[in-house]
Amino acid sequence: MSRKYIDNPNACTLVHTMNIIGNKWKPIIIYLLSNGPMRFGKLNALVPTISKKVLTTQLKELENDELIIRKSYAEIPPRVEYSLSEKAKGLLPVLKELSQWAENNFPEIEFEECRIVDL
Amino acid sequence: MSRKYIDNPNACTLVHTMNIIGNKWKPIIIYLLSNGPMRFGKLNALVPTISKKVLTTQLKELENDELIIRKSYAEIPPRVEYSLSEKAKGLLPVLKELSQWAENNFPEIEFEECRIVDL
DNA sequence: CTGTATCCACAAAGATACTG
DNA sequence: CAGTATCTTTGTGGATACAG
Repeated sequence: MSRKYIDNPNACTLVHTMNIIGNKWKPIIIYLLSNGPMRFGKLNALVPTISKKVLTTQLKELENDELIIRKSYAEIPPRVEYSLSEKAKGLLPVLKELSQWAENNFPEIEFEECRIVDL
Repeated sequence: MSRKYIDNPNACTLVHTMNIIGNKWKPIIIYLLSNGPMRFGKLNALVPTISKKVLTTQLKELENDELIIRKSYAEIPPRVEYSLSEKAKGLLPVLKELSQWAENNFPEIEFEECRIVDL
């Protein structure tokens, strides 16, 4: 999402939030990381329809916005772990509410499409 | 945003929410309408960088998702008013929190870019 | 294992002109 | 005034191959 601002300061911060988390994959990534640190490969496996390139991009943007922390271990084979920052943790309750809102207002969503997997 | 679901029911509803409001213009439109009904031209004027075509699309999608109500008056010249549905009103507090979160965590945003206008 | 590098497809956004 | 129609541009996501 390109970053543009408009005519109202309240809406402005909202646009900023959406710029940061309002896309296809980021809420998912944040949600998955809310259970604790996770490796690149695991994230890639849990979001089966995302490509490595896109996942990399999303993680990098989230890191730039300081929502996630990337920790790289100097091992062979390489190991990289991603975890949530404090900023991101402050966002979790709000995301929960958004989720709740959708559940209350769109009961017709076909949740069968969401397969439950072990984290 | 295309509508896809992934491996977790909680994240799933979140994705749904983002599908509905997580794009460039919709939060703004919702925010502007939170002050009461507004006409097409007014919305277009308050979001100066949006084209009429895009605004039309966004309004139509919001209407399909039952977040806004479109009321057309049989007058010449035509008058169309958009207002928030109850569903959307339930979302307002959460949007407020999102806004608040951004304000707390990203004080570096240049709010000068947001010109304040009268609604 | 954790990425990059390329190239491609498609959808969304923007510009402009036109209409009932 | 409130849109449509059309065309162009941009951006995001996806497939695949390759690298450290």
